[in-house]
Amino acid sequence: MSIHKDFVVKLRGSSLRPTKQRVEICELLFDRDETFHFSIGGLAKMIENRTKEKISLATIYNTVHALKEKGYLKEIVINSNQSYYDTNIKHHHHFFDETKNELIDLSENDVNSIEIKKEIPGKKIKSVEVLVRLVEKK
Amino acid sequence: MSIHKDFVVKLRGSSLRPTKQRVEICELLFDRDETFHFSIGGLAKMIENRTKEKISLATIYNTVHALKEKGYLKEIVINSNQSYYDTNIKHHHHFFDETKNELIDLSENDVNSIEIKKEIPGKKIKSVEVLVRLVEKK
DNA sequence: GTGTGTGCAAAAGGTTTGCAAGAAA
DNA sequence: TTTCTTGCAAACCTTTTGCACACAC
Repeated sequence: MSIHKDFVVKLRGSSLRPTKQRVEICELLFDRDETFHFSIGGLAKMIENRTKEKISLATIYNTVHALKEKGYLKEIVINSNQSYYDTNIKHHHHFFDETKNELIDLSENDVNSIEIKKEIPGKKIKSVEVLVRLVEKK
Repeated sequence: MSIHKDFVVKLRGSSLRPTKQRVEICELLFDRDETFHFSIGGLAKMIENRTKEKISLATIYNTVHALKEKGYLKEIVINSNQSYYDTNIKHHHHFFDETKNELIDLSENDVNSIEIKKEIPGKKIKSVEVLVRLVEKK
């Protein structure tokens, strides 16, 4: 089965119509050996630079949000002026290289398990996110 | 010594001229028993609602940045559409209550110590931030 | 008087929205 | 044919910038 068909199935399975634009974005995001980190601006530039036809920004936002909604992408919060996304949806943490503005995955084994010893009445923990910022070693 | 004078000294000590606006913002931020979390938009609203004269947005941004620069405020990253700041500058982590959009400090004792077992050549760790997202207990 | 700081308005950057036209089912 | 999706432009929100005026020293 072709990769193309894989994504058609994937999208259809999540009740997302496999439009040309969505399939193309899926290929870009998921047809990779390693997990992929991106910002929407960066993704838009990648799409622009391809020879294929362009996809409008609104559609890129729509698609990324839809994929996130369906659980195929995770949003990572790094700073307050841009959203980043990760194709690795397993629970894991991140390095953020502040020089290169680049994310690096930390596997389960790279960080010891985190215990939160405080409770807030009526609330439960939805997620625990660790972000390790990196700078040049002097 | 009056509170007002305290802040004049604090500002002067960091070579920031103690202007009326800066002193007023300092009073708002630091004249408290507990640590204070805020977004600039929220701070601007608080200032607007006081009877005293208004302070322009640009000045609020300038002052908050200056205070952060001098180490009196810490920036906390929660989501990608707004900056949050914390008057607690000790190393600590946070709960973020997603229902109320509210930050809660986690003390050193509330979280076990975190070990990062991965290294990136040429890089060193600048900070380790833990954000625990909270939702309603069902 | 000099050097900083303030305030305004405009601009920038990322994201969202409304709506008409187009594609999928 | 009906429903969903796309694309464009305008709108939005937060943040930054340029510049004239005002204030601190």
